[in-house]
Order: sequence, then C-alpha cells, then structure tokens
Amino acid sequence: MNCSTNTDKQKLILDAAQYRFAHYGLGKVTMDEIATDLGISKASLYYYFETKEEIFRQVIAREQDVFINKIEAILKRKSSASEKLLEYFHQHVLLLDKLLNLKIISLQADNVLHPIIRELFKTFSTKELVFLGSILSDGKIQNEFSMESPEKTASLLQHVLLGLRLRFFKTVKNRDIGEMEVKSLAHEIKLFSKIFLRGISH
Amino acid sequence: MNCSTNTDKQKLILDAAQYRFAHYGLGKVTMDEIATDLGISKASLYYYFETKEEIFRQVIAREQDVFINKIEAILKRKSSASEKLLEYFHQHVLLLDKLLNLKIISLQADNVLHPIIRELFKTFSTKELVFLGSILSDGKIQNEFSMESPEKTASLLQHVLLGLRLRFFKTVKNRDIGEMEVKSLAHEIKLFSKIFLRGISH
DNA sequence: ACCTGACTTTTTTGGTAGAATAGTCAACAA
DNA sequence: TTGTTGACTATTCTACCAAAAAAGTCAGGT
Repeated sequence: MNCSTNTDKQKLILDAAQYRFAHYGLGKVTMDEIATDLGISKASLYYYFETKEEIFRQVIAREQDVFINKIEAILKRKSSASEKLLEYFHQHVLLLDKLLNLKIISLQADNVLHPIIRELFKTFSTKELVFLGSILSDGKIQNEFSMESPEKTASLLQHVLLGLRLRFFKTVKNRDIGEMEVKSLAHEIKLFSKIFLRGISH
Repeated sequence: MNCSTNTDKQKLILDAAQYRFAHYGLGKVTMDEIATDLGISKASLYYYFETKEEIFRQVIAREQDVFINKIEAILKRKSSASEKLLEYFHQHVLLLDKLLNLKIISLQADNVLHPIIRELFKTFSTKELVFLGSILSDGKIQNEFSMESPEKTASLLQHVLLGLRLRFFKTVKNRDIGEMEVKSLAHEIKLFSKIFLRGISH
C-alpha cells in the first residue's frame, strides 16, 4: 500500500524498474533485465518484492502519491476556488505526462490492467473526486461558484478530463506520444478549463 | 457513398442486415444468415453488394444521413444559437443510441474498425465539426456567445462529447448497455451542456 | 540478513490443420 | 437483359500443441 516505508534498496529497485517501464512498458520488461541493471540476480528481487506486478504497482503508487500530496497542499492554500481548480488542471496534466512515460495508460486498445492495479487507479480516482468535490463545494459556499450539485459537477469534470485523454490516445495511437502531443492535449484542457470555470462562476 | 440511389431490393437487404447487426454485431453475422432471412441465396447478395463490409458501411451511412439531415434542418431554423446547440446535443444522444444498437461502437476494447468504415466516421466527424463551428460562429456574430476561436471551441466540444462516450463505454463495458445506461450518459451530457452554454454565453 | 545458481511452474509464442465463412462463377430462368 | 443459384475456391478464424521465454521457488552459501 504505502511506499514511504520502503528501504533504500527497495527504492533503488523501484527506480530501476521505473526506468525500464518508462521505455518498454510492463509487458516488455523482464525481471532479469531489472536485476541485471542493478547488478544483482533475479532471485534477489524476490527477496524484496513478492511479484513483478507488485513492483509495477508501487511504481505507479509513488507517482500518484506525489500528485495527491501536491493536491492536498493546494487545498490548504488561501487562494480562491477558481485558482485552486486551475492549479488542479495544471497538476493533472503533469501527472498524465509522468504516467504516460511509464506506459501505464496504454495507448493501445488492449488496456487490460491487472485487477490490483485497476484497484489502485480506482482508489486514486476516489480521492481525486473527493478533492474536486470539496473545491467546488467550498466555491459554492463562498458564493464564488454557482451550481446545483457540486458532487455531480465534480464527477462530470473528472469524466470530461478522462474522456479528453481517452479521445486523444485513440486518435494519436500510432507512433509514440511526444512532448508536442502532450502539449496539444494540455492546450485543449486549458481551453476547457476557461469555459468550464466561466460556466460555474457566480 | 450515397444510399438514396439504392433500389428497393437493396434497401430490403440493408434492412435485414441491420436487423442482424443490431443483435449480433458485424463479426457475428454471416452472409448466409442475411440471405436466409430474405429467402434468397448468398450469391444473390453479391449481385447487389460488392462485399459484406460494404453492406455494413451503408447501414451506418443511412443512420448518419438521418442525423446530418436533422442537423441541417436545425441550422435553418430561426431559433437562437443556444437553442440550436441544445437541439444538437439532443440529436447527438439519439444517434448514439442508434449506433449502439447496431453494435457499431464496439464496447470492447478491440475497436478495430475497417479503414473504410473509419473513413465514414471521419467524414461524418468533419461535417459535424463544420456544423458546430457555424452555430458557434453565428452565435458569436449575434453577440449571443463570447469566445476567442469558434473553430477551436467547436473542436473541443466535439472532443468532449466523444470523450464522455469513450469514458462511459470503458467503465460500463461489462454486460450490454441498456436504456438505463444510455440515460445515465445522456444525463451527464445534459449537465455538461448547461455549464458549457453558460461558459460561452455573452 | 542478504544473495545466488539451479530448479520448477506458468505464460507467451509460433506454427499448423481443420472448420467456418467470405467471395466467385458458369449456367439457368424470368 | 436482369436476376438467381449451387457448386466451387480463397480467405480468415479457431483450436491445439510444442517449444521458448519468463515468472517464481528454494536449498544452500556468504
């Protein structure tokens, strides 16, 4: 679950694994390769981690942790709800970039994540939804936003963001996604955020 | 390309094929089945249509034609740009329902449409974009809407709609999508349309 | 406590034979 | 001439298996 209780050695392994995953994705990285990168044997990896999947899981978990922490820091600020939302959009794009490099969000259609990793995304998504809901709810209370249901609006917002991403991957899919492509998506999200904010402003 | 120049017999074939596709999808319908439904031989089908794929293409084309016609009718009305947009959203959901029944939008991940059918969707998408662009552009000229680029906004709108759809299919995927599920998506699109309209209103 | 080579088990891959289905055509009928 | 067909061929899908690759285990060494 947590990744803060990892030993230094475990962190080194996660680093090496992350480097490999970033290049080739989960399916195309072998335990032997990771081990060789670290100058140890494959069997040693199993001393520190139960399975290969568990390593992958923790690599994702680390990135998500970073995101969640940043997000919680945003919530504590004294800025307006609008500014918080904009900052959220920004961090959202940054996280996407990270996960993209890890080939976690499969660009291919065969996006069959193992249940455990799916679960990770699910709990992450839940946290994110709570976060969005509280920004919107706060904004409503402060008379900065105007909407019927902050919960439903938060859900919509989350769905639009995920949707734009999916749409994007679907059409780009061929060739690797480079910086330029991510910029393009970021740009679209920016335009959306403007209209959206205006749409819920009081 | 067109399907208005079809003979009566061809229309009957398309009807029979559509009925089958609606139940089982392209992959699970054989030419023999369609032929048997019509009480003719498979060879006869090839007298009227080049390939099985061509039949499927024309089935889709018919539905898209209906949509485009309705859309063009909307454009000619004297209603406000906002009302036109809302009507567009409405028709959009209806079309989705139709195509869903035809199992055209695959709910599975393996959404590998044949290039020809992909092309069909592409030209459809282009028409749709022009349509959206002109509504937004008109709205801007009439000082009803306020935005920097109607073209980019139209594109965003299209992407959001497609994205919400993709997101929806991805999460529902298991089991067939029934009326209830479509209602749920329609509901979300409705909420989006409210916020979006407010976001671009002058 | 940490590490490893040698091992077993599981998963992936590639090929292939047979079945299912798309698509063709010469001949027949209206 | 237009439409139809049974019998044909060509292509694609499926089920299967054996070999290769990779995951995962373990007894024993430092």
